[in-house]
Formats: sequence, C-alpha cells, structure tokens
Amino acid sequence: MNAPKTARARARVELTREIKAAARRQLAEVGAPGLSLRAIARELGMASSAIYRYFPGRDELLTALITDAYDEIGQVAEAATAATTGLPFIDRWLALVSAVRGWALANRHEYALIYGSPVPGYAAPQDTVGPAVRVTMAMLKLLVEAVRACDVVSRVNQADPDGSLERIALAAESQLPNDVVSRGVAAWTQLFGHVSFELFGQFHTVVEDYDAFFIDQMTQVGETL
Amino acid sequence: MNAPKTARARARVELTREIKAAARRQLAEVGAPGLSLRAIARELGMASSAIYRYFPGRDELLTALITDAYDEIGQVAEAATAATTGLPFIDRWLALVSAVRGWALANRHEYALIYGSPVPGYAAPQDTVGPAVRVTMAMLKLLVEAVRACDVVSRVNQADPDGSLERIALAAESQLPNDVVSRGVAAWTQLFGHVSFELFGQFHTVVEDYDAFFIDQMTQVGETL
DNA sequence: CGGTTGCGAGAGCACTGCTCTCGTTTCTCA
DNA sequence: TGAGAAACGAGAGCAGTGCTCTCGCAACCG
Repeated sequence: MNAPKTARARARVELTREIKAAARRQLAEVGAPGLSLRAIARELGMASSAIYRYFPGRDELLTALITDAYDEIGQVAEAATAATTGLPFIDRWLALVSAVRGWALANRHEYALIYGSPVPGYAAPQDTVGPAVRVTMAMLKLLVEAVRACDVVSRVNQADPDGSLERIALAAESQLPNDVVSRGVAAWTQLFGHVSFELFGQFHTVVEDYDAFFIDQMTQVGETL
Repeated sequence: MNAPKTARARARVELTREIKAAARRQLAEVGAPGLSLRAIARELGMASSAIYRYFPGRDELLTALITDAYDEIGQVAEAATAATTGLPFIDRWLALVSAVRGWALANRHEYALIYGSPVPGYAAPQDTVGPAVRVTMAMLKLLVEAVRACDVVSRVNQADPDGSLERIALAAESQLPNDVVSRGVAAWTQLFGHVSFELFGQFHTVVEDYDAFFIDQMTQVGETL
C-alpha cells in the first residue's frame, strides 16, 4: 500500500516494526506492567530516548500492541468461521470458540492486555474500536448465517420484555430477532468469561480437565442458541 | 478474637489498618499499577522505609487488598442470598447477581484487582483462595437450595457426555446432578463475563441501557438454570 | 550546494521499590 | 527494678523507570 522511497523512510518503518517486535517479546515475558521502554532500547542497542522518535510514549506503544492483538484474535476468529462454511451451526460455533481460546492460551499476555483490567488513566483511543469488534462481528456473521439456514430459530415467547434490547446497536444493524440477539450476547459474554476465568486462574482447584470442560460448556452454549 | 496487650502491638494493628486504608484510597484513585508505597507513606506522614515494618513489600500489600476485596464481594453475595430466603429461585438469583454487580460498579478498581488480569510475576498465595471462593460458594448454596425446592430440576438428557464434569470438585461435594453443575458454572462465568465486559468497556457502543440489559441477561440465565 | 529536517546519543529530572544503617523507644525477663 | 533484646522510624542510597532537553551528525530536498 505504501512504497517508502527514501532510505530514511524505509529505516523508519523497519525500526518501528522492530520496536513493536521487541515489545511483544518482552510482553510475553514480563507482561504489560513490566514493559520497559529502556529494556526495549537496550535489546535493540539504541538509546532509550531514541524510542521516542517512533512512539510518543509508553501508552502509544501499548495502543499499538492492543490494536495488533485485536486484529490477530479477530483474524483467527474470522478464519475459523470461513473454514467451516456450510457445516452445521454447532460445528462452526465450536470452531470459532476453540480458535478464540486457542489464541488466548497461546498469547495470554496479549489476551490480558485487551480483555483484562484496563490500564488506569489510559483511555483507549478510537483507533482500537475498529479492530476490537472484529471477533464480535465474526460471531454476529455466524449467527446471521445460522438464522438464515434455520439452525438458529427465534422463540417468540422470549421477546424483549422491557424494550432494553432495542437499544442494542447490534440488533438494529443485523435485523436479527431480539431474542436471538439477546442469546447471542449471552454466548459472547460467556465465551470470554470462561476464557478469562481459565486464564486468570479462577478455575483453579475447581476444574481439572480444562479442554474437555471448555468444549462441554461451549456445546451447551451453542445448543442454547 | 485478639486482644493486643502492649501499646506497641496496639499501635501496630492500628498502623497496619491505616496503611491498608490509605492504600485502598489510592487504589480507587490511580488503580493497582499506580499504587505507590512512597505515596502511602507521604499520606501517612512517615518515611517510606517504615512501611516495610508492616508489609514485606508491595506484593504483600496487594495481597492484603485482594483478600479484603474477595471478602467484601463474598459477604455482599452471602447477604443477598440470606436476605431473600424463601423467595422463588429467580428472585434470589437476581438479588445475588445484582449485589455482585453493584459491588463491582462501586469498587471497580478492587474488582479489576481480583477479576482482571493477574499481575505478572505475582502468584496469588494460598491465603487468597479461601476468600476467593466465598461468592462461588454462595452461588452454589443457592443452587443446592433451589434444587431441593424443585425450582431447578435436572434434565437427564443433558447428562455428562464425556465424563469431564466428574472432574469438577464442586460436583463431588455438592451432590448436585451433573447437568445442574454444568449450567451453574455457565451461569457463574456468564455473570462475571458480563460484569467484566461492562466494567472494562467491551460493551461500549454496543449497549446503551446497562442496568436493563444486565437484568435482561441475568433473567435469561436464571431461567436457563 | 546550502538549508531544513529527521535522527541518535547522552545528561538530567522526578519518580519508583527496596535495602541498609543508625539512633531511639518499647517490651521482656531475670 | 534494671539490663538486654526486640521493634521501630528516619534517612541515605541503589538500581530502575518514563520522559524531556540539548547537541551534534546524517540524510533529504529545492
């Protein structure tokens, strides 16, 4: 998309990439709170102040890592649904959630960065919401296709009782029945609630076979849908 | 339970309390990553090194705050179920989850401390698991009573397919049917998944009326149970 | 070729957690 | 009651952090 002409510009994108790579490496080791600009600079053999030529500060570096993480998990989710086109809904659903959990397990610090406690005093800039909704949109797309294939049906008796669902932006765009949207959001929160609990240690001394338990729970969620 | 005799011991428990109080105040302002021992010492008018007479380090102070937070949310949950004894299950369920969410909203930094990303390099000591399971036990107790009152019934066709549920410690102790335990854990993860999403901003631009939406979702969960 | 701009290095500031030492106060026990 | 031991607060100091500023050098562009 861009052809950096001058050697300067080329070195700039290259170094920006290297800084982010070193930051990700460090993130995997010590986590977000331990991420140190000076350590990154040391690893790259440059002065700490030189980093500021590429990122205005630590927060901006974190923002870059956050958008990258959102993009990755979103792409993983999209790939999972795309690879299972035509299969029954429950299979596609399990593929999607397994892909999400797999990425989270393989990149737990990145997951904690985007789905864990927000950094106080750090407001996620608007740039992050685009990548952030990719995995949500993948779920929504899967749901829309499932409704179209009658794998998921609306149960009229569970209509929106107090109108709160009409306020959900998703419902307006997707033209899904209210109760389907409601159950869809429930599945959404449960997926990430489960993964967070598993990664953050809340299942400790409660669950033994994480893999089987995850499949069990998600099958249940899928059937409820 | 303890009667500190000497003036020294009395001053010690007093100062320990004050340090924790100052820490909580600071926690509410700047969050866990910004919690500074020196700032606490300044607020209390003592030398920073004096703090170390009461807490071996920052981690131990955090641990104390964590157990306190677990205890608080656990007590809130227990109070909610105790106050609704005799009512139908769905009412008790809504009271419980509303209490949990209410505490989380009022103490979002404490909530982030215990249900958000774990601090890397910091392993929660065994002291924390006792208070940590209080709210889980409150939910479990509510479930047991509901089954006894036939508000929640086992559906045999959802029996444990692959035996993964037998590994759950909860199932062994509570003598609940496997499928009820499974749905109970699902409700558990969904409650905290929902609250975390709300607090950590994942519902941003998706949900407008948080209160109504929460009740809506939790009613759905309760009915599934 | 000369001026402008981008860049890296280094010093420096204010801050952090934590350690060590040094008097002083308080407790304990003979 | 008095001497030794234990606890305590204060201060200096160390290594580390994010970030700013200045100063030369290199690259770019008209």
